[in-house]
Amino acid sequence: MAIKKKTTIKDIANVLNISAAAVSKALHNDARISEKTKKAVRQVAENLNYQPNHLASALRSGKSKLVGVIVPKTNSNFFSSAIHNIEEGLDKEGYNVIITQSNESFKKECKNIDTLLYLQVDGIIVSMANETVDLEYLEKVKAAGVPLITFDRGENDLNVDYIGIDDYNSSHLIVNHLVEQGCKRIAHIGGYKRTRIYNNRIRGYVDALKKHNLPLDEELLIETNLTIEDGREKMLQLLGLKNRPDAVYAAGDFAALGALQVLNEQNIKIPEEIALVGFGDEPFTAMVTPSITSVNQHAYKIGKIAAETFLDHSKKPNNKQSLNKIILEAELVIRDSSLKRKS
Amino acid sequence: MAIKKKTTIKDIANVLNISAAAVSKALHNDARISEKTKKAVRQVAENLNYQPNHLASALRSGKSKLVGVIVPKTNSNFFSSAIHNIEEGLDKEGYNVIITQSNESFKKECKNIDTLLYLQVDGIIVSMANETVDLEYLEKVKAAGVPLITFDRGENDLNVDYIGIDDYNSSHLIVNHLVEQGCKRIAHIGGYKRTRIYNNRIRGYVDALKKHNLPLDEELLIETNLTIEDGREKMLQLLGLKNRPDAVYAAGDFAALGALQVLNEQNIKIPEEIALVGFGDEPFTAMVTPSITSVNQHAYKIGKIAAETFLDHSKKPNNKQSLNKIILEAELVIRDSSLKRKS
DNA sequence: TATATTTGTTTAAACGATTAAGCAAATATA
DNA sequence: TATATTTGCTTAATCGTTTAAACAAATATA
Repeated sequence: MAIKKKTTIKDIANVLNISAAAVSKALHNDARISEKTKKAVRQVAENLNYQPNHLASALRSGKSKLVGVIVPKTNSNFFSSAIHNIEEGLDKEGYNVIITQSNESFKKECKNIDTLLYLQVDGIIVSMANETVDLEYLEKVKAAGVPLITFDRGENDLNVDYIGIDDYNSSHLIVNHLVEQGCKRIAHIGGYKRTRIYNNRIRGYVDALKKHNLPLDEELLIETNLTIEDGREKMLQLLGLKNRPDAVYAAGDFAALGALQVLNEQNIKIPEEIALVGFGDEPFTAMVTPSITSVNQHAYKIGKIAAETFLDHSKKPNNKQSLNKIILEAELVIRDSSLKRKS
Repeated sequence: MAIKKKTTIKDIANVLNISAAAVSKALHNDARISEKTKKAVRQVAENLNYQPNHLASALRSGKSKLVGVIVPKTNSNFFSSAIHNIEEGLDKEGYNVIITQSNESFKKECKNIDTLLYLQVDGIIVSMANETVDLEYLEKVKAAGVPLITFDRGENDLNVDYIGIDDYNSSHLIVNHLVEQGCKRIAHIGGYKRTRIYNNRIRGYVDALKKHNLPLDEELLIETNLTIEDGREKMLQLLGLKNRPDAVYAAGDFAALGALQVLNEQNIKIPEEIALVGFGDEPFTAMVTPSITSVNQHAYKIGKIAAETFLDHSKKPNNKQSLNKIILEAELVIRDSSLKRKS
């Protein structure tokens, strides 16, 4: 069985003895083509198993109908959910979504951007890697005239659309809750300040302490990469203090998990001795013992809005991009790790 | 600032007063172009910030340098790792990887295939959705002359390359281990028989019981979708039996997690009363209490081999695809949920 | 010196679709 | 009936690149 050459518009034209242009128009339901011809074209296209060549049409029309997504990791519930909703939103309008991951590496992120531009995508939706400080590469996207949408991890300086939650206020929700539970020495295992969202969480933490007239102890404020390993390490460090905290707020669920493991190993009662709060509402927060209080970032909503924002751009061509932030309120999901039941 | 039109090889040609063809060849390092010209072309390309138009070259050359990946979910450590290694392997050879997810839906999988074919990918690497029984759509890929590689979830009937672990033998490893721990009534919360890998796990389970002269009790062999919810439900069902099992082997970690939750809630001692084993070695298996014994499927190796297999195909064009299975031995990772320490 | 080969380039035709412009036939309008 | 408009299609250019074929100039071979 020889590999059959792919059917083109020309093949259809030959069968019907009309021009390729007529076929193209028929397939696009052009008003100037008779119903009879359209029907015939569709029939032959079906018979020959015609598949339009996307490359050709994209080349000619200048629109690839491709949208690229760059995330740090697909292996997290937040991003996986966000992607799912981006796909859903763009699907309806005939766009195809290409997913790439940066693995939190600036270099890989740059490579991904090159790849996507090379593929002539019509837009890029990105959540930046932790490492990314230099915005030159993302500027390249703007310079290429490709709409750029950021979510979760963005930068004001880029002056593009951003969709995320109110990180500053989320810290307030967490600190308020912990104070309500009677905690007085609240530690923060945070991300790095250079990343906007983590900076906001830190600022929120600091200001919330102030609001409750709690002293800010520099020993209790730690910057890390928020991996499980970081969580373990920093928890041990906190336990080593002569004046231990009575609550730990980790800016990421994986770090919270590491902290939880250490606390469990050392038989420290959660939340009685030390209360614990994470961030991100990863499914495992509900699975571990004790379950971890966390912050739901509305991944679904964020993905949906990101898709809509791109579509807005695509509809009014040539419109300049500018800073346009859409901030959602996050939701504190209270679980066992921070809930001291009154008896 | 007007959006600058993209630089093409023609622009470069104009600057240097040579033909576009010469530029194209210079950029491809053609032997017949002088070093001087090459150098000049590269310089001008750099200056004008030239980005090759992928659509045009793919159209002309018939090679898109794109490889599509279809997985049930990116939100699992196994697939996320496999994808990572597929990317790494193909990167080196200049391929770009497009990731799509089926969400275990047959319909979405078909759509993804259409999308990828539409994008003129040079190959498709797929792990099939649980739902997928009808292979017609995947046959379409073969019919289109696009190399098809399957991993983890494949089907013999497709007659294409397959990379996966030895599921049948993995069940033996698990049952052997449980018998060693003194278990005599081992239940199996399995996937559906129609999916090859789950069928193999079931067969392995049945045969391993036979090998150890343990009776096969139909009550203890259950087919499900292996979600957390399924795990919970089936565990409750098993606990309802008048003759409870003393071990549960779940064919997926998420189902094992559901079972674990129920056992913990009912204060049943793991592994003393009921031992538990999962499958897939998801990170959370090490995180929960007690940690869950599981099977490592070598996601990294599988991804790497899948990439290499595709590259083999791409190098010898026009070669027919045939059933070609590469089976890796899985590794049993023993954790607290099944380890009855001898005192 | 005459001929063959190599080198470095150009020309022109593709790849498969879209689309502006053109044109003949059918139909409408005056 | 003569002219204008609409209908239904064709022609040909185009998107940006690749590549077979052609060819002049430089170099090698006899």
